[in-house]
Amino acid sequence: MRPSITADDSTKRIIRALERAGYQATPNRRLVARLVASTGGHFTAAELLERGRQERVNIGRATIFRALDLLASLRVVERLDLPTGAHAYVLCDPDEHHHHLVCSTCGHSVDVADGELARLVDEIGRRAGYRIDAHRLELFGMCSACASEQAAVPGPGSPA
Amino acid sequence: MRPSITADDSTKRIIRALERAGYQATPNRRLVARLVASTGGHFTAAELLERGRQERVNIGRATIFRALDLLASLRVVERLDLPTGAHAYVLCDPDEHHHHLVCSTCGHSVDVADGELARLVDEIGRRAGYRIDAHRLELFGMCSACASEQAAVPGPGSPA
DNA sequence: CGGCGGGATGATACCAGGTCTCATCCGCCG
DNA sequence: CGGCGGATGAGACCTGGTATCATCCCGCCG
Ligand SMILES: [Zn+2]
Ligand SMILES: [Zn+2]
Ligand SMILES: [Zn+2]
Ligand SMILES: [Zn+2]
Repeated sequence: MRPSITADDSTKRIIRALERAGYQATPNRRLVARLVASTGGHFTAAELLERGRQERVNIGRATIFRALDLLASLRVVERLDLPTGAHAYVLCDPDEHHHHLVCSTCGHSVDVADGELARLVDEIGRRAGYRIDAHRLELFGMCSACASEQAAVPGPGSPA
Repeated sequence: MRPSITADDSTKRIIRALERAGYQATPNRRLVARLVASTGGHFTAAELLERGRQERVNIGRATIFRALDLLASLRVVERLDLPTGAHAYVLCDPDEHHHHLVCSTCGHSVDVADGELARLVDEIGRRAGYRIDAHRLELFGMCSACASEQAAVPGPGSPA
């Protein structure tokens, strides 16, 4: 198995990224880092705010958004658009271009290497005569945990 | 060259799609169909509303959203998330799964066949142990027209 | 022709996500 | 200690979208 990155590691990584970029690692930002790192999947700004307020009542909504913007600009988190149209954020690795596969049921998300996609994108651009600057790929589905759970407890209506 | 689909064709196609699905092709919806068909790329609901009001002053905002929802449910238009985070809609072909390549400069958009992506997505799902239900790929760049225009009129600052 | 019922519409209130403003605050430096 | 720029919180504001509701329109039936 992989070295299994803990939430603590992630928190530190986020804080280091802040400092490396010359931003203050203020208590609020540390809090956000901790909160972000402790979710295994995506989260919304509102969720983060609510969780944040459990620890620090006076944290402002704007502060959350500012921290999230900052982290997004450092590529430590990324904004995703859920199929529902809602916006969410997800922790991710700033060092390598990749995409996200998220479970629509439990929200967990795994990073997916770009792999062959780069080639594909390139070819598409060439064929269409576009210079492609950016692409976004998002994958939605159900993780194995949720799938087996669903199989074990079939909701009303499935087996007549 | 391809038979070059006109805006008029698209308008009719949209209206036929409405009728086939059992919805009334009311004057408002026809108007929306015409507006949608007459853009070569993406557009926002607000733009559509503004253009609509030039022809029919009293058309309501909700009507535009309702029409757009309807067309989206028929897969005649699709919602896109621009890299800026803004939402836009784009006319598209309901008959075949595909993606969009949009020019960030002029907004024009071309359909891109899924092609090898399906295989790739499948493989990703298998490897991660997810059942993948949906995926979204969006490509952003600059079309050849905008690129040559930019080359002809270099903005201040480019060539020192 | 007159009445009916359901879908479509417009006005408007409302909501959520996100941004802006501004006065205050804080941490760091000298 | 004093000063300064960045960080913060409160709250107004903006925007995309939804919900509500009374009205309207259209096709249909008697
Ligand atoms: Zn899951
Ligand atoms: Zn990629
Ligand atoms: Zn262009
Ligand atoms: Zn596809």
